Amino acid sequence: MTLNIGPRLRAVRKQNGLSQRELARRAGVTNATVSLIESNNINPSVGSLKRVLDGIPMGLSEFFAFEMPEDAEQKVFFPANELVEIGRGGISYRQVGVDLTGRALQILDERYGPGADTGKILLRHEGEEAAVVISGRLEVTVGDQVRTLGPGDAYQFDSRQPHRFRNVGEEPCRVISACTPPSF
Amino acid sequence: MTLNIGPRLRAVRKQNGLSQRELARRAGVTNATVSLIESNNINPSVGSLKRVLDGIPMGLSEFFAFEMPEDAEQKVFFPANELVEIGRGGISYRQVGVDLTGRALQILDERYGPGADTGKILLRHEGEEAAVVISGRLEVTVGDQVRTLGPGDAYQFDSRQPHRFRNVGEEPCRVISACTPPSF
DNA sequence: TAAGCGCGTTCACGATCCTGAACACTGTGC
DNA sequence: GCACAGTGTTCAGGATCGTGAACGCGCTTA
Repeated sequence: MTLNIGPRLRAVRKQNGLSQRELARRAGVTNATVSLIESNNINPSVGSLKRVLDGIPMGLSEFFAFEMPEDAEQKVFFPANELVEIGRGGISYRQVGVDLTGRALQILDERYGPGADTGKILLRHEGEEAAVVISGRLEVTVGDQVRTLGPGDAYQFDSRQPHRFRNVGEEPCRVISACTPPSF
Repeated sequence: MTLNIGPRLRAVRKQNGLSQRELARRAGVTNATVSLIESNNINPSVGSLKRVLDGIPMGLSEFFAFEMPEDAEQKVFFPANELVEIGRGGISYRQVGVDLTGRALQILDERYGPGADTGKILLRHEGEEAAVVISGRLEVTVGDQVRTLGPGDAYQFDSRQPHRFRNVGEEPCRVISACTPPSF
């Protein structure tokens, strides 16, 4: 099971203007390793591929992002009235797109009614999330930090940290948020 | 260089309700291999990890989407006046956060002046991007598709497709966008 | 022409992976 | 109690990886 990652590595390396030896030196491997990988003559271990990519530098996820094309093209445009409503309990999540398989990004147009709250039991999941507050006042709890955000304010954190959202204002609160990967 | 991917594989496998043997059978490897990987006792080759993930199934990119942040905690809250202005040519990109290394997500609060345009030469880069239009009218070109979006409308596409944005309205246009991975 | 330097490739060998088989443990049914 | 089917772990050994060193080629400079 030797994957065809050689050309991919070669392309990435050349894009960054590195020779095999220079990349090998930065990565702490031998130039032979780089050569063998690029020519698909070996099936590198995850660890050694990671070391090589560190020399670029590039993450494994980014490196493998090219293996997506599997299925054909996906929907691109989403009119406001086609956003998928997945709200519950005073909170409305309007999701861009229905089927998120194969997507690396989930965008939500969120509306919190006055007093709406994701609950005392803090949320936790894999991935990363970020958002910008459009209107209203949102109290955001992340780990042991609490902060109230207003229009134009933003947050971003690792979703494995326990978190919670609460509309502490009198009016509805609107937030545009993004998660990666889709986990809902 | 044995990476700490064992727990990650174990978590993914259990999330899908599979035993080591069942996963091994689907993947075409031995249960010993799964066990050894999960306990970090070996540094698997990329090929064998791919085979194992095929049995779930899950892509390598998705699997590596949560490379451990390595360093400690990062900034979480970003007041509106601390967003980093990286605008040019009638377009203002206000970025959430300064240093994006280690982040998997880039959130921008974008403002397009009337007539602002990302240019005739279409953009292309790795990753995926998505956004929701807050106000104004934005003409979005993706591949051979063109569409004008208004408030509440959204888009999402693979950034390797050539793309372009243009404010075709009389008033300023505001968009909240997300990209993964950060590439700017 | 020849020396010098950089490039990518190839080779032999020690280190490591991956397998097939056994092992120990737990829970279920009779 | 015992058999049995399920779980995850451990072990010897052939297959493969990754290294250090050599090789061949093209370019620049003297």
